[in-house]
Amino acid sequence: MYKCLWPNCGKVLRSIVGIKRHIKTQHLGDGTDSDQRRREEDFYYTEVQVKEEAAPESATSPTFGSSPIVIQQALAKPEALALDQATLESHLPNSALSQSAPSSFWHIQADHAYQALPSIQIPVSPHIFTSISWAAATSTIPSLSPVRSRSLSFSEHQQPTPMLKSHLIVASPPRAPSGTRKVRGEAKKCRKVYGIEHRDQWCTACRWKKACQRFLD
DNA sequence: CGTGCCGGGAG
DNA sequence: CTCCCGGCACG
Ligand SMILES: [Zn+2]
Repeated sequence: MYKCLWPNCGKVLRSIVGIKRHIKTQHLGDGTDSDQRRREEDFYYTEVQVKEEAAPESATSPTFGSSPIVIQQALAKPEALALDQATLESHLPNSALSQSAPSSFWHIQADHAYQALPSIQIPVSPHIFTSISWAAATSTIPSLSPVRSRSLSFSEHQQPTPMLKSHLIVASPPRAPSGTRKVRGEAKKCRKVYGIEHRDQWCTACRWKKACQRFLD
């Protein structure tokens, strides 16, 4: 159940698309003048479970152990009002600006917690089975730093049969687009977070199979 | 095979 | 403009 939070409107719909459309058409200008805000009309409605749960503030954090319920809060009235954007550690769980956070208290936001591996892997796609297996020719790389991670090192000598094939090493790898291609940003997007069964809770872009704009990389 | 998303399509 | 899908790259 999603309830509209507009001053004098308390409409309750069941689908966000519904409430979103309601807000856009009924309250927001609907095409006509005014408003060019970012896609976020999500800040004008709130989710409710079964009863009334008005008061768009003081979310509080009751049970620290369980409570798997995820509530989408939203702020109302965007008129000229001094809005502080330094609300990160106050009592409000989510900020009130463009990107709408998932409001999950346990949400991980550790950006760039990795990216510290030199990785001496040569830029070659490992799956090339045209005719000759360019892969498996591991001991031909002039590696500069023999990094020894923690595992993945021994027991890599495949083929119980000893040498039998002659030299069939390709001269140059067919490609090396590693870097000029979106290496796939790692971040759980709306799909994985909410699941396909709750598609109407994804961000607009995700629903349209476009680049997610809520959980950007 | 699931996931993210570009390019293309319909209304 | 909003809405959706085919299909491909990547893991
Ligand atoms: Zn998204």
